[in-house]
Amino acid sequence: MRTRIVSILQREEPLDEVEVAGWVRTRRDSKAFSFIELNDGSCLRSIQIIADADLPTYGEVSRLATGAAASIKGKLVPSQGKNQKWEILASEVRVLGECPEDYPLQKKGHSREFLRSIAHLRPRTNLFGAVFRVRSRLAHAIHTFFQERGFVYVHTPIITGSDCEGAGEMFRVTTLDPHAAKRQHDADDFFGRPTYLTVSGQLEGETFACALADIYTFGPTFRAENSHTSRHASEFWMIEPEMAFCDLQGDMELAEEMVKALIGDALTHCEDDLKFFNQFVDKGLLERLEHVVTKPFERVTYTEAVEILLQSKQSFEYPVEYGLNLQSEHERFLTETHFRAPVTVCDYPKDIKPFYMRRNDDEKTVAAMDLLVPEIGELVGGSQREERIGLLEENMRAHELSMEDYGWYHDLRKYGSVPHAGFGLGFERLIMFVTGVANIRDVIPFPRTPGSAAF
RNA sequence: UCCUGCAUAGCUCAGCGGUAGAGCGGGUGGCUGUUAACCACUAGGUCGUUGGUUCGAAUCCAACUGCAGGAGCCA
Repeated sequence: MRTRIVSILQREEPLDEVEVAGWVRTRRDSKAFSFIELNDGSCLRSIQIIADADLPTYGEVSRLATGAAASIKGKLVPSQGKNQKWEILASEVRVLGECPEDYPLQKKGHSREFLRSIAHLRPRTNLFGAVFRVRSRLAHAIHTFFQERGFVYVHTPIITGSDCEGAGEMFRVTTLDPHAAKRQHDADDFFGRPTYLTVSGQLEGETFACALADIYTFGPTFRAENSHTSRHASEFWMIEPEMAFCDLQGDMELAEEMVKALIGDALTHCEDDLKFFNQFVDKGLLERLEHVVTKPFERVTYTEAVEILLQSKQSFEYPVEYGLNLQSEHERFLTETHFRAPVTVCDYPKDIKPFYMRRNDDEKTVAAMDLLVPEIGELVGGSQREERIGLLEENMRAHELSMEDYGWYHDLRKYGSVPHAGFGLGFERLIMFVTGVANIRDVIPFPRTPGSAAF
C-alpha cells in the first residue's frame, strides 16, 4: 500500500515499513549504493532513497533514469545528509516504467516556451507541479467560500444561443459541413439556430439569482478574440457570483472579501509551493500577498481616478479624459505607483459599458466596478444590473438587441424584478496573482490561444 | 488587428563576413553519504524556410513561417 510522499515528509517518527511510488528526478550512484530522488507530485519535495548494492533488486536501480517510474519499499529513517529530515533505506526496488534517454526534462532549467511545447510532461517539473496544486486548492477554496455563505452553485450552459453583449467574439458551434457545395441555412444546423460557446454565464446566472437569490457559476469560458498577450487565453475559467437584493456596494464588498479569502487560503494551505514561487519566480510575492490579505483595498470612482491620473504629472502614451476607457498603463499607475495596492474603480460612464448595467442617478454613469491588482490589471469586473424595465428596454434599443433573442432576459424585469448585482473573476488571472507566474499559458494545463490548440 | 524583438546541438546560449563553439543533458569509464555531486573520454548541428548581396553568409538584405513581449479588447 503506497503512502504519499507529502505525508511521509511530515512524520515525526521513523517507520519500519513504508512503500512509495513516483517518478525519478535524479539518481547519484556510487560503488556501494545509489541515491534516488523520487517525486510523486503530492508535494514540491522529493524523498531521498538509499538503494544498497547488496539489495536483491539492485539490478533494477540501473534502469532508473531521470523520469522513470518506480515503487520502492523500505524503512523510513532519519537522514545522515543535511538537506532532508527523512530518507528511505530501500528493501525492494521495482521499476514500473522505464524512461529512455530522449526524455526531454532535465535536472536543469528549461524555458517556459520549451515546457509549453511539452505540456503533457511539464506537470512533472517543480514549477508546474506547484502551479497546478495551487490551482486545485484555489478551485476548492472558491467553492468553500460560496458554499459557506449559502450561495447555490449553478451550471450555466457551455453551448449557448445568446451572447453576453460586449464580452467579446464568440466561437460558432455547428455541425454544418464547411465544405458543402450547397448554401446552408441556420435552420438546418444541429440546434436549428446559430449557437456558440459561452463567453459568460452571467445572463443565465441572473435568471437563477432571481429565484435562488445568491448563486455562483464556476466553469470554462471561450473568447474568439485575436488577443496576443500574456493575460488572455481563448479558453479560460471564470467565477461569476450573482446576488439578488444586492447593490453595487454589496457587490464590491463581496469581490474584495473573496479575493482576500482566496489568497488567505492559499497562504495557509500552499505554504511550500508559495515559498518556492517567492524564491524562484517573484521575490516580492509573499510580501505582496500578505499585504493584500491584511490591508483594506482602495476604492475610487471613475471620475476620481481620472482626476488622480490628470494630476499625476505622469506622461501617458494614451490620453486621460473623462469618457475614455482607462488604459492598461493607467490601471497600472493606480495600483503600482499611486496606491500600491489593489483598487476598486466604480461608476464608469455609461457609454463605455454594456447594456445590462444599472444607470446611476446622475444619468451619466452606471453602477459598474473593476477590481484592479498590481501586475495583472483587471481581476474582477462587475456591476449592479438594470432592474427597471423601462430603462432596460431603452438600453436594448440603443444597443440594437432584439426582443426575440433577449425576451427571456427582459422577462426577469417583467416578473418580480429585484435589484441584483454580480461580477466575474478570471480564475487564471487569480492564479497568476497568487503564484507570480506572469503568463496565462503557464497556469492552465493545456492553454488555447490564437493559432495554438495542441494536445 | 497593430508595433517590437528573437529563431545556431536534445536543452540553455556564445559566435555577428573567412573551415560551427561552450555548459547542461545522453553514452562509456572512474570516484565519493551524495544533494541541479565530482573527474576523464565520447557521440551529437544542411546555424527556421526561401530568395538575394558577396570571391566567400550562421553572420548583411528581403519575404515567409514559428515563438515571445507590448498595445487594443477583455476576465
